[in-house]
Amino acid sequence: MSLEHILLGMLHDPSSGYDIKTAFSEGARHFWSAELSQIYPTLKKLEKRGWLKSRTEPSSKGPPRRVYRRNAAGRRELLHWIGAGPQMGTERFAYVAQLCFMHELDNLEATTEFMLELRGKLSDFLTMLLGVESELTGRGQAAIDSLSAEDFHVHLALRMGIHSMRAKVRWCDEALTRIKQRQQPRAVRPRGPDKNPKEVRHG
Amino acid sequence: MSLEHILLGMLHDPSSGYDIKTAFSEGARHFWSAELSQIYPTLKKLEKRGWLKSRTEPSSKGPPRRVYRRNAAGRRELLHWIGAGPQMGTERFAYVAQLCFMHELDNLEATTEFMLELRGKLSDFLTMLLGVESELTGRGQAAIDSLSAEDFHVHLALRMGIHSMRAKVRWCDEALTRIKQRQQPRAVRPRGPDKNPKEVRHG
DNA sequence: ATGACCATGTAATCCGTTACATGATTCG
DNA sequence: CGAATCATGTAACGGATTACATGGTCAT
Repeated sequence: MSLEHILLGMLHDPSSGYDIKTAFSEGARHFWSAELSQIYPTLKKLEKRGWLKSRTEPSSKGPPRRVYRRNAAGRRELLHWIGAGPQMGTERFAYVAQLCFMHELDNLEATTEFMLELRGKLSDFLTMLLGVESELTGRGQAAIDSLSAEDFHVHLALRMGIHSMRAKVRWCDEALTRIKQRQQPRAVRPRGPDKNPKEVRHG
Repeated sequence: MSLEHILLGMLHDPSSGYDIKTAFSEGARHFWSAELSQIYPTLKKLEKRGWLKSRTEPSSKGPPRRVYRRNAAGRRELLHWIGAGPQMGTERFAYVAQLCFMHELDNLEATTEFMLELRGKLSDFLTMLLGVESELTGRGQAAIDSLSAEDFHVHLALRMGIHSMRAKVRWCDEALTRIKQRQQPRAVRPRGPDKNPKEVRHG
């Protein structure tokens, strides 16, 4: 809901808009993202409000960089936001809606294909997150114990993405199983004699 | 990210804007939501585009209702959207960002409190979803097998919310454990004497 | 009569995406 | 010489929230 506070938080170290965009494309993209065209004006707004200071620095490659630094007022605002308790916004999952409405097709094979494709995407995302985690904590439990306070919190946050993606992949598997069951109900419902000729046993 | 297609899907049976808002406040709120002030103009737009037809109906309580009905063109558009494969938008989780930035407080007790509060909210949400599920499938596996095609798909969708919320609650528990471990590292790290309990790092 | 619920809408504002516009450096 | 990367921005549009405005019915 508010990019402003996200930017304040990401400006722990002085950075340019471009730097922040890069961070969104990498580790931070499991919980937030924004385009440069939104980042630049927002940084300006924060500076006008007195929470940031900027200065231009020459760059070795390309044009000069405008580097923003958070000041005491900006830090106060950030802490205030964090202190207000966990902010849960509305989650919107278009693909869940699509699944809901797929009964209109009345074709369980289409639903299967949909779930398979979704599973692929979710599991790619999970793989990416696991990669980020192993960069952070590579050498097992010992390395986790010796993380800096910052990396410790970043790791906790990353774990949310991992738990959540794993759960969604498992949800896809469960759904695929349920669909199969519904397609061949005889094979799994052992209640009463079933005289149907398509019997699977002793085959 | 389009409410338009969500509305087309929800108009399986003719409904008023008010009805749709009610649905968002109940079962559908784990995957989408919208305000009346957004629903009403969007329904009008869809009618102008030829995907819906409306007529007013007297209401027993309150003013007359404008009831929308999806036509063949609307149905075609819906199927087209569903057929385009699973749409994964950007997910934004403010509370994960807050957690990331909490290292600035440098106070693990604050982090603990944050995670406890978050756990409470997530687990309330899970409870609500389980309630919706038991309304849908109350009498166990037999009832699941005999769901209509519509309810079968709605149930699959609902399972996503349940899997995902359960995973997030477990993530909170894991995080709380990790925080405790970090606060009392002697209890879990059996490597050499540690004579300075309150100091986790030394420079 | 007061408040909850039914029922519709508009206007202002804010948040976010896509498209447009510019230009330097570096590597192949 | 062309493509990728570095680096900054504006403009137009679309999607979503908050605030405003109206008025009827029903139960306490």
